[in-house]
Amino acid sequence: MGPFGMETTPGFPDTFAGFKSASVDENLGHSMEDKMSDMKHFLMDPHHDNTAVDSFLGLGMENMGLTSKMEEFSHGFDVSFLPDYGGVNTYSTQDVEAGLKFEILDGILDGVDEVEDIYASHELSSIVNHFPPETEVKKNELEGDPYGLMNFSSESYSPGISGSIGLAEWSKETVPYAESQIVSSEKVKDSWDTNESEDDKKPLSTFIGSWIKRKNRKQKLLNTACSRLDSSRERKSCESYDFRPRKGPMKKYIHTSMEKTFSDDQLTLSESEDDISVTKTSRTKSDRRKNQRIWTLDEVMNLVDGISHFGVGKWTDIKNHFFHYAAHRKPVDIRDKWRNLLKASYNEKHNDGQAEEKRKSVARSIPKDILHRVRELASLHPYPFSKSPCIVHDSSRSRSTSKNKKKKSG
DNA sequence: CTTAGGG
DNA sequence: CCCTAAG
Repeated sequence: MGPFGMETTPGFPDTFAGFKSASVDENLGHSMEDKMSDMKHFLMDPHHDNTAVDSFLGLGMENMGLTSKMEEFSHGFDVSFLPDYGGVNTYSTQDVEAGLKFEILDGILDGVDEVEDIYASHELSSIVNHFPPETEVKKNELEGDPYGLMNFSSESYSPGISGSIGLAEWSKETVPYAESQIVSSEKVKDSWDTNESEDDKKPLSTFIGSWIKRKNRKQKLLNTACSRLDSSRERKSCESYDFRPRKGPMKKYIHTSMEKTFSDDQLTLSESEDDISVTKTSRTKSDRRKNQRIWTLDEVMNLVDGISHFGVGKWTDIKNHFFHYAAHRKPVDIRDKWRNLLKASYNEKHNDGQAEEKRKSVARSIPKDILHRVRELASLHPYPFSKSPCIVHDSSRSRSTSKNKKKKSG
């Protein structure tokens, strides 16, 4: 039985199984949602002490079938492998680790608000893939990792990709998302089962207590950082299930669901709007880029698959058929990514062999396989962009229409 | 509304 | 990632 009283999927860590299970909807449904919502209200209230919290949690989680699974909970989402979020928060070094856990916990609880979103995070791969190649972890951190958690980001991740699976393997009309990516669940599970640690067994009250403090902090941030979200964006976006680590100061990490919960009068309860020392930052300039999520290798692969399916330019189709699970990634984004990939593939070809490391900063270690594929597709489908010198196998003709003429060519 | 192009 | 112009 998993943490939520549901069956545990055989190959997967219990903690994940609980969340990925599609039956969340049916088994727990409203009660879960309500409880979580209530709990959040409760936790937001600074007046309660830790004891109260404990008892509350005891009740709430019992009803949810979560009894005393909190420990497992935190273990499952042990975030010692996460990079620092940077900015925003300043905690003592010992608090950092715990703090990160809270972040994850936040993500989970908030995510529960939207069952569909949990649904969206269905596949384990979907979650696991959120970390890997783009997750910038220093090598020494990797080796120093006490739990061996990092393993799955360096080795276990996407078997075959790094080992050059051969394009045919995945590019061939593959399943749009996941399923092909049953990322060595063995290893992952193993890591998670063995990550027992002494200081992880802090009293729950301590844990939650600190969490509440953070909640209050977050509340401040809501007024500023989240202001953008509430404009034209769809409220119930899938933002919530996005546990991915971010490098910069968190932003979208303040989930929209929270905003929903406390939007009205609640938001004014504590010290919300007095002097927000959080640097007003009236999103005038630099945050253009802040909202972007890095593309996983997975997504890139889907993109390439999608293009080989529908061809270049059918961004909407590609979005619907290969990225329907991703709330973000609008057709335009996909196109942009393709644009970048072309650039990358071009660069890759240009300085073949040399400056391999320099490119790493530009093109995030995109496997040659993929770049190769990209180049193929690029030559297949004429895309106005790309100054790619076109591979032209034979073709003494049609060079005039080829894409190395760039856009205007005038 | 979907794409292309540019910031 | 965002915005705008054009079909």
